[in-house]
Amino acid sequence: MGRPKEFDERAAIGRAMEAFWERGYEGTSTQALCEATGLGRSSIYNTFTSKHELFVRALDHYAERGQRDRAELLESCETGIECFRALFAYTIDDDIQGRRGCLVVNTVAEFGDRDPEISARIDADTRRHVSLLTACAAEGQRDGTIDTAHRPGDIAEFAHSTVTGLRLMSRRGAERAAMEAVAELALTAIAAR
Amino acid sequence: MGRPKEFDERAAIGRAMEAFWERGYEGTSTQALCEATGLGRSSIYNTFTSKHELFVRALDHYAERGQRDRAELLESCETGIECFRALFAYTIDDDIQGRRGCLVVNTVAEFGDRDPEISARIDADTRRHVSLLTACAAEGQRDGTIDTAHRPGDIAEFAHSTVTGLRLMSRRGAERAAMEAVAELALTAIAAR
DNA sequence: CCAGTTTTGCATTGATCAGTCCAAAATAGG
DNA sequence: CCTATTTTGGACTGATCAATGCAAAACTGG
Repeated sequence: MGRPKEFDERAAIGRAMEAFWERGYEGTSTQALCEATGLGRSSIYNTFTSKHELFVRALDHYAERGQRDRAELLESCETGIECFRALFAYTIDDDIQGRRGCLVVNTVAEFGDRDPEISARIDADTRRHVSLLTACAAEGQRDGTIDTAHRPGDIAEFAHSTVTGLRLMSRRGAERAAMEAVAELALTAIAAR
Repeated sequence: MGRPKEFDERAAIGRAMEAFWERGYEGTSTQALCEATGLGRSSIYNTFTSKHELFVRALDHYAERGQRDRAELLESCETGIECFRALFAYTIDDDIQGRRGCLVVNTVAEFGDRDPEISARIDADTRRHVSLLTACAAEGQRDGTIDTAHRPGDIAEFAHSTVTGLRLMSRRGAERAAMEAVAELALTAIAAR
């Protein structure tokens, strides 16, 4: 009962996510959030309580989206090394479009570990990302495409660090060739030799 | 002539840099800058014109400091690969203390390429950093400690990306062991085999 | 069609934002 | 000691910040 919402909550979070992604938390005013989502202040505060809460929801939305995309991407890879090749290529292709980097990376840079609620999301997302890559590394060591000299978890940390490096290069406006060189070298570090 | 300044301009910029480093540009109010520097508003505006101008000065200060530290660090290395090993070790040791990451990295994440004046500083600093590392890579290929399969410039881009990845790991509060694993794998990527 | 419930638009809140103004204070040159 | 010049502290500016209040609007169950 009661008056029904005139907007789709998920879509609104998506728009808010885009705004935060582009300008950061402090750099995005509630007014800007109203314009980005097309909602009035009342609707935003009635639904999301506060700017901080909306940011957390946007961060969760981003993390879920990323997790889903990565899972889909890696599922289609035949070998372990192909997972990492595809991951780097996807990172470059996806990011070179808008050059907005990664919301998680930007958020880490903006907040550090100052905000416990946000840190918890960052940590959870990082752990999930790294453990997915750990599985890829282990798979690659089984199928002979990835060097067995390093532990799968270390390889995953390394690949994760490389992806964040690429995201930052993109946000900075680095040349595609430079990004591809980084990806190529990262691959040689983990490939079977 | 006129009343003399009661403070050291360089020291004030250093304090402002620390504040921006910790909280970012948008997250650091002019009030916070007064408290960090110990100056009154008048002194700040009389000397630095605007918050933006002070930020640019702080960024320059940070970049110079970094350039000096890196040059000093790399000068003491015997071989090419030692340069990179020392660079990664320094990044981990230096950053693990305060876990504030890197002002340049944080600034890239906050601004992207939205602010031309800031972008120009970022680009210049990145170019200087990468070209220093390019020289290390070339040196390493000459002295036989670095793999010749890749171009020195690509190796430099890769190492630079690794350093930014490490800086972000630190800001996020990653475990030291994970950071060391990343550094170790990056080294195996470029070492002669 | 009415009572109860929720959403919405708009005005408004007090706090804080970056930046300015001004008069007192502190110097140097004459 | 006087004048010109600069710095300094502190009050002040209008704008914008995140968040709230309130009443009209829009629905559902009865």
